[in-house]
Amino acid sequence: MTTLIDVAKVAGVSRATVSLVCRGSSLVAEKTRLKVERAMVEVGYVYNRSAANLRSSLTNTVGLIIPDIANPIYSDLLTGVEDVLNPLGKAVFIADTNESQERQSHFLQRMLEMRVDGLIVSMVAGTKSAALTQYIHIGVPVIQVLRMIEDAPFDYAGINNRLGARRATEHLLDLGHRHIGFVGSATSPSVNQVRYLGFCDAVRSRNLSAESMPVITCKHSFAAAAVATKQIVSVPAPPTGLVCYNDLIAFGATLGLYELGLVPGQDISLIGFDDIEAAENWRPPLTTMSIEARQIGRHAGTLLTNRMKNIDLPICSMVSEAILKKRDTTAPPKTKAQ
Amino acid sequence: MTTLIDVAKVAGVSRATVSLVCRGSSLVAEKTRLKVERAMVEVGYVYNRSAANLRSSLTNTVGLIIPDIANPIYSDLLTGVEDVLNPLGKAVFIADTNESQERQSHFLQRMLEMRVDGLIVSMVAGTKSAALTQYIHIGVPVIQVLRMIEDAPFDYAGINNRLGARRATEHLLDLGHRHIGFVGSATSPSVNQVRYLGFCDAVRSRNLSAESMPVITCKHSFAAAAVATKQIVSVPAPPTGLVCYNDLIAFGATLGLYELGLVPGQDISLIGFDDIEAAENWRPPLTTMSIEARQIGRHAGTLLTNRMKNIDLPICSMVSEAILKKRDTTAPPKTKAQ
DNA sequence: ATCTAATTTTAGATCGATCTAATTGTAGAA
DNA sequence: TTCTACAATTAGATCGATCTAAAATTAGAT
Repeated sequence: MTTLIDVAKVAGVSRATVSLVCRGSSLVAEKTRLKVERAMVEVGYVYNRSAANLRSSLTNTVGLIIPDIANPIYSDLLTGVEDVLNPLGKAVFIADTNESQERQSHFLQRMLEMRVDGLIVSMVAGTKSAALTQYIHIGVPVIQVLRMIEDAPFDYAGINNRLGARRATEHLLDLGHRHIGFVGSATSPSVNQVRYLGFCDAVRSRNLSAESMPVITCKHSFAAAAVATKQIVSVPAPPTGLVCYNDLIAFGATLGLYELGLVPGQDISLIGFDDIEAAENWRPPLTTMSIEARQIGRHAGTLLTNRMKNIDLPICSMVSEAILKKRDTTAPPKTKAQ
Repeated sequence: MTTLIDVAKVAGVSRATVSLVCRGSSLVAEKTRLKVERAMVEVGYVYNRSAANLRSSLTNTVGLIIPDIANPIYSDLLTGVEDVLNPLGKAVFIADTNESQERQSHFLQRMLEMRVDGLIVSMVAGTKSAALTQYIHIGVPVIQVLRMIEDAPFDYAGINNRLGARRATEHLLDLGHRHIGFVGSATSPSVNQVRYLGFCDAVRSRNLSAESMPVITCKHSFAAAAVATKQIVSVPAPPTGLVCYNDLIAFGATLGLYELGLVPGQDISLIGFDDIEAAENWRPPLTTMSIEARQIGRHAGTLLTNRMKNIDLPICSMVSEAILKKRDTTAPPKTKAQ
């Protein structure tokens, strides 16, 4: 495998000049640059990042640690992070922890070993801030995204889950629903709890009793959500609308309703959360609260960029609001007469 | 940041010994190992992979290039690859090309620059074998997975799509269906074409005319599949069963049927392909051809391991068969009498 | 032609590990 | 005691880039 020296020899310049060309420096004269670039092609030169990383203080590498790559919000998030960081020449390395503490600490360690310039993390539920002491100690910037762990002195990009869930519920209330259920998920208990609080906020703001609203929590799968929904709906006085923890749960709920011969948006209203790509393509198109995950990814990228420039900045949070995407699964409740 | 030298000083041994401890060498005595490990903790040592990679011939790093991380079959695939490679101490770096040639060549280059020990790729549709000449030239093992490009002299792990689609269709034929539709997808035209050929194989093997079976190809979304399905079914003599390109298309088809007030598995039979996790959790649970993506990932990992040991092995393909998962969306066709 | 300032190029040290080959220590056999 | 294996440790060179500070070149002004 060829090195800078080989290129330098062929181009008739020094190693240092070739190195400058590699990095696109403006110091080198146009004529020389062309000469060097031709030589690089001629000898089949491949840049050696390990060598570069060893010497220089920056690796132009950023770690992204997320709990479940199969969840579309995280692929959107990734896209947003790349939107900001790729143009700056940073490569984003993804690690999927699968909600496992063990995998998470393994990846945290590995990324430290490869000397990432920064880290964006959505920590596994229950992670202690201590898991990140190495990073703090060494002074590598860490940004939290979507999920937040307690007492961790890091920037944060995410959404206001409580307010979002409140707005979702208010949407149903505004349509005239007075008996509304909440279908929760067990993936991230803390997020689920906060969204439930938002649900209660909305209900109470209309002088209704939150305690009288049916609530059910299920595992994070279509089947579990379908079963839970059938259960919550198969009672003497069923709710006329359901607020779902997220879109995936709402999809499961749809399937449950279909199984009972009910049509979402006609017989029972349904609202999701996240607005993943499939929501719009769902049948009927799903009303949901958009968190604009890609935008949140961009925020995280920006926060990281700022902190990499200046590690001493005061801690900063970018908490955006979920926005209502009114589609076809919500409508006024059926009146008794119908 | 501390180095081997700092650790060596504190432990009272040489740099070389510390290095051996890092790599878990059996050469170093138990007593010394403990002494060194204590010293590592004391000085807060963090291994520097760039330095190691520069000197040693192996980086213990493997690249995985896939077209769409949001597609569950690829996260299953990743899991399978890790099953094999993580125990060997190899880290798997994922890159999502998003079906973009440009992103793909960017990642191929970057992984070359980081000197991966090997590469597992599912190439963007239409990629030429030339995209990989650098790897061939340099002698880095490349394994193809799921998708295959022409004339590329690489090992391959995947499934027999043609036979799988044939078996899917035969399942419907065995149940008594004689008028069966094919709902294709435009994501990967080559795979779609091969699955369609399998469909034809089955139909013809029963002395039916493949040309008389309704075929429709749609974009790869729930909505598109729902629309396509409604279209294919809303004719005077609709098919009694549908073979879908994959599970996602089958999901969309389900939604289309529900919209028409039809129940999958009762009014119309439906079979998918892939057996992603959601298939079993679908309502009704989806009959599908399982490709066991995780197992394919393991195959790819094994092929890579073998080739890393010996680059001169003859080219090897591991083509597995999709297996029928009979669930609730397929049943004998409704007779006219019913 | 000479000097100054700006531009472009370069030599040599350096990053932090691993590798090779040689050295030291230790146990058992003669 | 001396020799032979074998186990454990190490010095010094090395990987291929970047950095620093100095040198060479060029352009512009006098």
